[in-house]
Amino acid sequence: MGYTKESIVNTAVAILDDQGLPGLTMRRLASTLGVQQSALYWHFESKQMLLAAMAEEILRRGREPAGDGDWHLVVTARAEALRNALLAYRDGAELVSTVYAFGLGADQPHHRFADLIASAGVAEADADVAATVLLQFVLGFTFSEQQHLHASSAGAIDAISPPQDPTSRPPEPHPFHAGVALILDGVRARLRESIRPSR
Amino acid sequence: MGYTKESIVNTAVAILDDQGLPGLTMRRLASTLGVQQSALYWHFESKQMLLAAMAEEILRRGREPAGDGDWHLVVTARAEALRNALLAYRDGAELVSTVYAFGLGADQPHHRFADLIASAGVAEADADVAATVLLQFVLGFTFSEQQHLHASSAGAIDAISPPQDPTSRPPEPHPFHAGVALILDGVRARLRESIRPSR
DNA sequence: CTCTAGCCTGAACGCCGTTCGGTAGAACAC
DNA sequence: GTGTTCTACCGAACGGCGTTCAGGCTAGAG
Repeated sequence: MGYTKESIVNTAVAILDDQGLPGLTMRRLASTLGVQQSALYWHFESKQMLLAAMAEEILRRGREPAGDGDWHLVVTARAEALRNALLAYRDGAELVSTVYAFGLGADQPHHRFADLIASAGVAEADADVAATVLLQFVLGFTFSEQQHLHASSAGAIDAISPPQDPTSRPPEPHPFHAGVALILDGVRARLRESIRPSR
Repeated sequence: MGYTKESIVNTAVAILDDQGLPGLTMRRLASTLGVQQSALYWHFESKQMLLAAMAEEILRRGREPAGDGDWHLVVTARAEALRNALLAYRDGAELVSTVYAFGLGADQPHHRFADLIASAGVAEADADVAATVLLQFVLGFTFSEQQHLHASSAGAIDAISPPQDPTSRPPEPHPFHAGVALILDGVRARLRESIRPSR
């Protein structure tokens, strides 16, 4: 008995985290495991499949139990949890959004969002659209964020914001929250529409 | 006098359109131009820079003059125009969204959206967030759309939808429009807030 | 004791982006 | 009209990549 799919994925995620996505090559993964490259192809059909499994694993690790409260609070918390999951590993957002965009997996977040919004009383088709909007925003925003974050080679995930000019206004919300809030305002409009079920 | 940057980009876009992004290699581009690969590096510092120029070119070709009418109609038209621009070339959405995500360019759409929304009466910071949401949706949605479109190897951009069960309801709006509409409903909420200028 | 299935080795194959010394020819200086 | 400089390219390589494939070793089943 040799390596399992899971142990390979774990090692791959570790390499991803400190070498970045371009540094994650089949050769490096194999030599880290102490194995020939060709051995990897016994466990995974291709690198793409490995990447898909990695995306799934990163999402799995970041999963949090659904909270309770008003639906928009729950959705907001879920969006934030997803963002944190993506930020937890170097190039995590790029990996997950690529896997998702190519239809290779990582679609649980979409379904979670859609179910949540639907159960708030939005028609199913609208909920699906809303979930798409929300997910694309989270993925795209976090991707860009992580890109710049690594460009400036910062270390911590949630760096303390620099000492802010204390003359001014109340704690301006993070653009991420503002984006989620804007989308949820749009969802609220759909909610009102379907209060009296027209069909 | 040999090739210009523009003529190279034009050829590259043509190759992209019928070979796809993975098929666009420096070797193929060079041999199509009847030139050694190394010659390309006199014109472009790297392939990334070439891709950035291509993204810009694709956006430029798809540009349409701003229409008039209510702001949300103008924004909707712009979003649709952007989507069409991306769909006009194979893997166009992937190319543009990648270039944009890596901060290599293709950021005019963002600024256009932001300006438009701001001039509708939304505070600048909110307009910027709304533009981000909108742009990420258009890019992500179109990327996925184009992926599946090519997976089923359809030819035409706007394929006639298959003969739809005629028993049913009014022309259900395309999910893309529904997404844009949802976002603009969110923007409308911001608009109401700033009707009485608080600062 | 043999057979088979699971897991891995070793060596290649055909690509890829990029680099670097060299060079024909036009443009320009004197 | 000779010398120099700059533009635009050639030719050949370098190191790396994902992937393939025939073969071999080991452990458990019959």
